[in-house]
Amino acid sequence: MKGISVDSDSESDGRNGKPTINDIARLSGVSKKTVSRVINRSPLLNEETRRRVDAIIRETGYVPNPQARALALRRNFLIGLVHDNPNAQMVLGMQQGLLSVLEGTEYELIVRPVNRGSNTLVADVRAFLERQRLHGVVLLPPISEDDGLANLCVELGCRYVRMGSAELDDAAHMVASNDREAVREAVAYLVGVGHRRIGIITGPQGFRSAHERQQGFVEALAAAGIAADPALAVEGNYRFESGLAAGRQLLAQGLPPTAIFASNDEMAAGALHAARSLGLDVPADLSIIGFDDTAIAAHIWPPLTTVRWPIVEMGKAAARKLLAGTSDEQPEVLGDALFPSALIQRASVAPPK
Amino acid sequence: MKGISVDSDSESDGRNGKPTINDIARLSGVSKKTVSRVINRSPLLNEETRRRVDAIIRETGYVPNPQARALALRRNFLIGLVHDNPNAQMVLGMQQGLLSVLEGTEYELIVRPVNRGSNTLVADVRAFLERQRLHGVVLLPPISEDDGLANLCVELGCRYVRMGSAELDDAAHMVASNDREAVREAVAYLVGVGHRRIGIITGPQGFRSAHERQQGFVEALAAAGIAADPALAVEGNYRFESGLAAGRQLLAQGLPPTAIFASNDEMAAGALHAARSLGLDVPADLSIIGFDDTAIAAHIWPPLTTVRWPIVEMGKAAARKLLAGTSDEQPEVLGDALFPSALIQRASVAPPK
DNA sequence: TGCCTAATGGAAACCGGTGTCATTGTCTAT
DNA sequence: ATAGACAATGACACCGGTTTCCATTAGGCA
Repeated sequence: MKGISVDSDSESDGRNGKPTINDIARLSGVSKKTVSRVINRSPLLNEETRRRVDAIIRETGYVPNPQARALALRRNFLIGLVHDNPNAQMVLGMQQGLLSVLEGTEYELIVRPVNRGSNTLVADVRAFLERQRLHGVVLLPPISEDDGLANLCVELGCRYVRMGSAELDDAAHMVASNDREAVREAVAYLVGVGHRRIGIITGPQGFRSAHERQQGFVEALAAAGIAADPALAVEGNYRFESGLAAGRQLLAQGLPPTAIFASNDEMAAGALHAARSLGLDVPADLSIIGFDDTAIAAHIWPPLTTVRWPIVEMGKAAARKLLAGTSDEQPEVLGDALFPSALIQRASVAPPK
Repeated sequence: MKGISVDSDSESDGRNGKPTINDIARLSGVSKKTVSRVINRSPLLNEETRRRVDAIIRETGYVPNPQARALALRRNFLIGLVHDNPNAQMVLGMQQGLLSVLEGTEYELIVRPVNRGSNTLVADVRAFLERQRLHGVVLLPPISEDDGLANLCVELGCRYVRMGSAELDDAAHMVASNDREAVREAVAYLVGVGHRRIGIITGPQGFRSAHERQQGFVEALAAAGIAADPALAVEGNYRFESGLAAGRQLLAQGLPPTAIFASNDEMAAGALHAARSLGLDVPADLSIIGFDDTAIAAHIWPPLTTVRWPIVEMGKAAARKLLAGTSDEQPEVLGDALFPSALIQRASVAPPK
């Protein structure tokens, strides 16, 4: 009757594509701006108008075009996972946690690997963030320990969460675990079972998680009155092969350890291989404790006693922090920044012979 | 001097933000459209103009805004990974392959888990694709076997690649492996070593990969003149626990198999656990062959003889297919659609006692 | 009843690109 | 010399939202 619409718009969309904000405006007899207000839950809006427009939106199945919103708002509805992580299980667990929270929201997950070795790291991430205009990013260790990246996020106005085993200097932007304490507990358990010569396979220099775990180890020995033996500490790089090599090195000594703490499960599996290839039985001849409680810990034989790192839960927490205040719920939870690691006893520890 | 620019634009950007196409146009004295032509490598463009604009672009560090391009082109520079996959290693390996090709391009990876059980699967994916306007998607098994999703991609004009162990009915949209043949080889190897009672832990009903692998198993037995024993085939779901249960079931029989083929490594690890918990030695008392050659295969003890599924390479191929024709290179490679799986001999197979 | 202020809705500009079509300039054929 | 073909470029609308600014309406108060 108005004269604009040509002919067929009996149901919802005139031609072929999805309805746009203009269609909704026309169908409900209001302006684009009003529809926009409905979409963005503007408070200054007549309640009845809102209901009417909402009805049309539901009826037509209208969904705002994310690209157009991104352009106008200069902000994308994307959460980035930025990582250079040697631990596949960790990346995957984090994704799982993030996605479980993002599911059902308008946010999507975008995965971005980087090279921490590269001296263009910050520049690379900057280019990525500037181009994609992310809503927020999750920084996985070890790059989460890079203050330059955090500052970059602040500068660009991009929300961020740093994952780590570090001190909680900034609970709003940090999801962390108490690795040190958990390792103390694990090593105390070994001591309690009777071990005195305990070796450690550390993570690589420069990783805070590596440092924290090693500190827990050192503190536990000190608490038990056991002198630290430098020959019983070997550095690994969180990969299986490094655990294998470190295990061989530790066990080849004149007075080998009766137990080994490996700073992650993958290296623990490597140490187990080393023991096996030397004809040693685990746990009879050698006890092993890992860290992370990734899938491999339960899947190898014997099932590995390890420290559970609640990565999936931490991923959920990270996602909640990034989404805080965006939706109806999500009341700016600053809590749950520290997640407790805990010892999982399985079958790779026994008293020394 | 012209009168428009207010004061300071000595270097590149007048105010604070990154330069836009308008800045480039102004600085190089051409129209937006011409800059756009330079960006998109339009052939009808004077070579000298191109060089001049290119120089300005390089000088200012201009990068086109992806959101604006996405809006105008109705197409995002994103590659989606859509999956509901029980196998973490597979998802991760695929990501690794995809990202290694995407790195350095303007494309980003967006990860999207779905529920294949849900009867809104196609609708969910449709909503996702329509909203995000992806450049292309990779469908991982088992949902890659859903023709509805492939048709959806065609309908929406979204490039797609289906991963699978299926027949190559459409080489342009398929990256596959010859699972059946590889399993035949693996089982023939067991037979060659002397095994006659060979069990199989299959994948779940309805997975084509499960079917293919089982067929290879059946064919190999037939070729060796061994009658198939229904009691020696147990269905699993590709997860560790199902392998454990299936292994127990197989080994609890009056006349247990001397060798087991598991349709993936995780279930093979489960079967290995089952054997161990019964006091059996692998490979002395029981030989086991897995499938996938994921990290766990090399990390468990004994190192698992398995069929290598070149998932990372397949991921690269998928990415290349999706990017074909977009850049300078990528000359529409339709080849490398079939990737050979191959037997990796490690230490979990020995002659029967 | 008339006036002032607050609440609401609309027109137009804008975000930063791309598409269509027109215009300009150059070269060749008649 | 002039028309036609073609190459190179620009003007302008458009993608689908949001924001700014202004006009209109409604309600409160004298």
